[in-house]
Parts: sequence; structure tokens; C-alpha cells
Amino acid sequence: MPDAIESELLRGSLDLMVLGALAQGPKYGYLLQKTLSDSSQQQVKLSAGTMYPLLHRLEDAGLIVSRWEDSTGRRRKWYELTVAGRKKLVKQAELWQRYADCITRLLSDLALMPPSPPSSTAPSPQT
Amino acid sequence: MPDAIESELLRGSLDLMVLGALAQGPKYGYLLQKTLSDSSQQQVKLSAGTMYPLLHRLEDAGLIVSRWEDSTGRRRKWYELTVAGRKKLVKQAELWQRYADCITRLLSDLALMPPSPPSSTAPSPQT
DNA sequence: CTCAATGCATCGACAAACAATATATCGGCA
DNA sequence: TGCCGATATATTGTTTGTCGATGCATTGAG
Repeated sequence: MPDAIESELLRGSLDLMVLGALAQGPKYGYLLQKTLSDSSQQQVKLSAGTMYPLLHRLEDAGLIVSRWEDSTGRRRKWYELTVAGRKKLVKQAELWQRYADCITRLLSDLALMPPSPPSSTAPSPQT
Repeated sequence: MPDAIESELLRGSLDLMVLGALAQGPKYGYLLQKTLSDSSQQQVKLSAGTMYPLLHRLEDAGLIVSRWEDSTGRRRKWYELTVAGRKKLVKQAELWQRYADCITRLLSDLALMPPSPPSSTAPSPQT
């Protein structure tokens, strides 16, 4: 059983996952990584090289805002959803649902397909 | 209401959709476009510039095989799943399901969230 | 003191998706 | 006859997203 989701599959929906995670409350980068990892049973590993550009992108788009935590030691930059970000999240979530339904529908017949071609082995005559 | 799925969301799962469509039977490129478009209620528009490189990639990977239709007029190149392709499809479908569940779980709380925040208070670092 | 974990960030490499473009056949219509 | 849209495959250049590697600094445990 594979451990992590292939990066192919992540493409395009990482923004959605990040927005979704931030909808639960403000988070800083490192915490966001832990949150996504935990909530996905360690399946989603958001690397720093992916996350920070992504967060900056979302901020430039006005979907999130950041604020440095006032502390002398560990520098933490908290990110929070904006109103626009929440609207975007809802919209993207609907798009995602529609898209996921497309895939699911397309793959729904798969269980009925024969696992291997007719090679004189056990013929399963169910349609 | 948007008409087509954003290309962001498509990224990473197009291979899966193409393999899934080919699991229904051999298809040539143009037919594949129509099939995906139809089965998704015109939501998925697979452009030629995306599809042909994708098909060639899948063929190089040994997941599909191609055969030119023997005809004098319209040139049609039929693509068919290989055994390896079918195995890959099943595997990818499982991965997809796991991934989709992650997203769905993450977004499941959304309905419970307030549509708009009362006011922007400080992001108090709770927990 | 050393090392691993925490925490933010950027860089270059690589791959995927797309619009634009190219070529060619076919059927319908004026 | 000529034109055009649909059919059909393919490549090119551009853009964008992801990742591994790397860098720097702080903190706590051993």
C-alpha cells in the first residue's frame, strides 16, 4: 500500500486543500503542513518548496492575509482566510465536487470490468 | 454557473480519465474528446494540444497501444488499453478514491461554517 | 555541545496543460 | 466550382505548478 498521494494527483487541488484547512482557523506554514498531513492520515505531504510559494500566491490574490507573530524567538507567520478567500473556497469546493463526480462516474464501471484479458483462465460470465 | 472545469483541477487526473474512457473500449483521439465531453456533461474539454502528447506519453509508458485505421481517406489512430494499462488504471482509481476522500473530508465541515465572518478579530493562536 | 525538530524562504529543474498553428480530408451548400 | 465547417492528428512555444536542494535561524533534548 503506497504511503503518499502521487504529486500528479495533488496538482490543481492543493489550493483548495489549503483554503479548506485555513477555514478551520488561522495557521502558520509549519502548522499547516502538520494539519494537512494529519487530516489525511499522512497521505498528503505538503513540502515547504510547494507550500510557501502557494501561500504567497494566495496572499497576492487577496484570498488570505498574513501577520507575523510578535515574538523574539521563533518567527511564525500566521495566515488567515479573507472574505474573498472564503467565497473562493466555497466556489472551488463546488467545482471540485462536480469534477470529482465526473471522475467517479467515469470509473464506476471499473468494478464490473474483468481484471485480466481472456487467457483461458476462470471465465466470469457476469455482465 | 461556469461551463467548463478549470484547468487547474484537471491537472494530474487527466491520465486517469483517459485510461478510464479507454477502458470502455478502443477509441481514436477525436472520439476520445467527444466521449469525455459527453460523459461529463460538457464540463471536461480535452484540448488537442493536451490530448495528443498525453496519448503519446501513455503509449511510451506501455499503458496503451495504437493502430492506424487502414483507410485511404480520414486517418484515424485507434488507442487501446494494454494489460499494464488496465492494471495501472485500477491502481490509479484506488489512489484517486483515497485522494478524493481526503478532500471531501477536509471540505465536509464547510457547510457548518458561517458564510461570512462577523468581523476580523486577531487570529488568536488556539491549540 | 551537538543534533534533531521547528520555522520561513528561495532557487533551478522538470513536467504538464494550453493556445496557436499546421496539414489534410470530407460533406454540404451556394 | 469554390468555400467553409467539421473531422482528424500533430507540434511548438509559453506559462504555471511541484519538488528537491539549499540556506539561515531558533529551540529543546541528550
